[in-house]
Amino acid sequence: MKPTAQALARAAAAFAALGEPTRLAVMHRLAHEGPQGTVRLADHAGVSRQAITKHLEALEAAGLVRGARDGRTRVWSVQPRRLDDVQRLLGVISAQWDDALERLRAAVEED
Amino acid sequence: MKPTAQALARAAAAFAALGEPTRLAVMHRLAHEGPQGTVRLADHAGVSRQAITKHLEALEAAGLVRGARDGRTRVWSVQPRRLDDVQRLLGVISAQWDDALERLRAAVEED
DNA sequence: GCGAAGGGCAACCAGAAGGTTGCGTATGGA
DNA sequence: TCCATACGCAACCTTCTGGTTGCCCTTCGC
Repeated sequence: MKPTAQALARAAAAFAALGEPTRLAVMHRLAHEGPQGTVRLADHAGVSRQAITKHLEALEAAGLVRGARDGRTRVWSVQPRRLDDVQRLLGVISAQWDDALERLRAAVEED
Repeated sequence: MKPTAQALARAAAAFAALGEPTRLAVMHRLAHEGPQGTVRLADHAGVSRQAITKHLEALEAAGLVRGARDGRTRVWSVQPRRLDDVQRLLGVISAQWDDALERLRAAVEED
């Protein structure tokens, strides 16, 4: 149940990727509307194609998204596995906190 | 089920806070060991007191942690609610992605 | 009352991050 | 064949970020 240092590092990278409003919006859009190309995402996000490309590559580096070339367009899709991993990590942290509070309560009651 | 723009903004802030390795480690430590003071956290993180204070205040601004003055020490504790919120958001995104894939599959089969 | 421990505030610094523009390169369709 | 579309690469700029040091203030214990 205890996350490894490597797991924490990967999770930190994923959180950092999700921590930028434009990127989180892109993730949400991809998840909601399915795979789509760079230009469309750029148009909707209101930034240049190069800017959105940087964001998408950041998400890809974090393992949250995957880009596949199809003819002259690059199609992006959500990579749900890493998403599930970090979601689980948050659950673990929450649970650990509950445990810590319980131990604290027990210790106080012993006095 | 669809997250509001405000919810996305809050989540982005939380993710950004969690996206820094030192801060994620602090969160993990707080959750695992329970509430503790600034100096102890700084010592363990291997950075200066001022550095860790900035991190903790960042986490506090994101609603992930709360600092309470107790005598001359400032005691920090996890604020699990925002943590649960962002965890839930990740679940929603995952679910939306599954739906999108299913719609895609159905559309392909219609051809 | 005094020293040490825990903090707050501010200045400062180097590097990362987000964004833009410019330009050259493949690819699909009329 | 030609043109518009979708990209890749690179330079450049500005702002944000993580970290440090220096100094002064408050609180606890002896």
